[in-house]
Amino acid sequence: MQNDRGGGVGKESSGAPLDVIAGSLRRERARTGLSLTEVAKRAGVAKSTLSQLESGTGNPSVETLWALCVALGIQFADLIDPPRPTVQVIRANEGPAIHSERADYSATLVASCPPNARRDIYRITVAPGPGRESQPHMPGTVEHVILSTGRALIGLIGDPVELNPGDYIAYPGDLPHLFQALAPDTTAVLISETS
Amino acid sequence: MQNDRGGGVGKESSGAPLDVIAGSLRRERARTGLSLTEVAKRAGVAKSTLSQLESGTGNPSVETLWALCVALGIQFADLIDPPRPTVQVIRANEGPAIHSERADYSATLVASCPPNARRDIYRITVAPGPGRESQPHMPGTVEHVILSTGRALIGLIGDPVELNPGDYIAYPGDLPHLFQALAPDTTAVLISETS
DNA sequence: TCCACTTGTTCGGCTTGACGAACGCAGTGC
DNA sequence: GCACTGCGTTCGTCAAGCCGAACAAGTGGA
Repeated sequence: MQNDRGGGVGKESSGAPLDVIAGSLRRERARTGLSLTEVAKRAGVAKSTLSQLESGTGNPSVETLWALCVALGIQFADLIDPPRPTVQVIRANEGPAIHSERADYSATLVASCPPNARRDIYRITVAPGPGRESQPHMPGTVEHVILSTGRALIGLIGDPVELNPGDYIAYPGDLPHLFQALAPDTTAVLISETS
Repeated sequence: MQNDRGGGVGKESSGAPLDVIAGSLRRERARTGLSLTEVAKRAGVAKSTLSQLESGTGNPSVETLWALCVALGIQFADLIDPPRPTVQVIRANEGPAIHSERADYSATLVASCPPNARRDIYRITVAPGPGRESQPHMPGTVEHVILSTGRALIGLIGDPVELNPGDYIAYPGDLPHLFQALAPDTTAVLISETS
C-alpha cells in the first residue's frame, strides 16, 4: 500500500470505493441473513478473502466481486451504487416541501431513496417571475422535467428551452440551470437522478 | 422458498463483466478522444495494463478501474452499466407513443435507460372510462405516478386510490394495478423503476 | 529517404490479491 | 467437564495483477 498510484487526479468524489464496497457487502449479506462462511462458499471465494473485503482491507478484482454479487443476488453496480426504495404514497398537500429563497418557487419531495438517493422525484410549483437559477449539483446528476401545467423556460443557463404542458426535457444537473415560469399556475414533475 | 440467486430478478446482466468493462473502456476513451498512453498516464496506471484491459485480458482490481474512471471522467457503474444520456427535449406531441388496446389511453415514453433500463418515464393521458388494468410487470418493479391534471383512480387492483392533481402514489408494479380516469383531460407522469 | 515522434502491443520483475490452514470464540449435546 | 460444530479473523504460500522497458507499426517533417 505504499505507492498510491490510485490517487492521481484530484476529484475523489464519492469517497474511497473500497469502503463503499465493504459496507455494501456487509449490508447485503445482512439482508440475506447468510453467514460470511456461507456466502463465501456459494460465491466460490475463500472466506478469508471475503472477511478482508468486508473489513475494507484489500483491493478485490472484478471476478471476485462478480462472484459475490451473484451469490448475494445483487447487481454489480449495487455494490457501489445504493439499494433501492420500497413503496410510498404522498398527497398533494403533504410531504416535505422545499421552498426557495423566493416565495414564488416551491418543490415537494415525493420520492427519495434513502439513505443515499439515486433519484429524487419532486413536484414543482412556480409563479411567473425572473426565474430560479440553480447551482450545479453533484457530478453525474441528470434532471428530467415534465411540464404539467402552465409554460416555462427550463434548461441550461445560456440555452434554456421553452416548454408547454406535456413537454419533456432532460439536462445535466451538474451544470448551472434555470427554471423560469412564463405563465401562472405553472407546475412540473422533476426527477433528479444521481448516478 | 429458495430464490435462485442467479436469476432471482429477471433482467440478466450482459454476461461476462470483463468483456463489458473492456468495451466500456474502449468506448469511453474513444469518446474523450484521448490516446491509450494519455489515459494511462492520467490514471496513473501502466499503459500495458490498460492495453490488456481493453483487450478483455486480465482481471482488474477496483483501484485500477477507479483510477481509470476518474481519468475518463465517468462513474464507476458506467463501466458495467450503460452510459448515461446527455440532454434531450421531447415535445408533447412527439416521442414514441404507446397506445393501449383501447383508444382512451396513451402513454409516451420520454426517457429510458437502454439497453438495460432501470427506470422509464412516461407521460400518460387517459380519458374517463372503465379504466385500464395492467398485468404485473417484472418482479421488483416500482411505479411512481404524479397526477398532473384531472382526477384518477390509481393503484393496486382491490385497493386503488383516488388522486387529484399533484398527488403522488407509488406501488409495486409486479402486482396487477389500475389506472382509471375520473375526469376529462386527465394526465400524469409515470416513472416505472426496475430493480 | 531518413529520422524523430507517437500509438498500441508484448516481455521479465516485483508486488499483491486470493487461497487454504490454523486460530480464538461462542453455543450445543454427550 | 469435554468434545463438537459453527462463526469470523489471522497467518504463510502461490498465482496473478501491475509495472517498466523493449518492441513493431504508423505519421510528419527535413
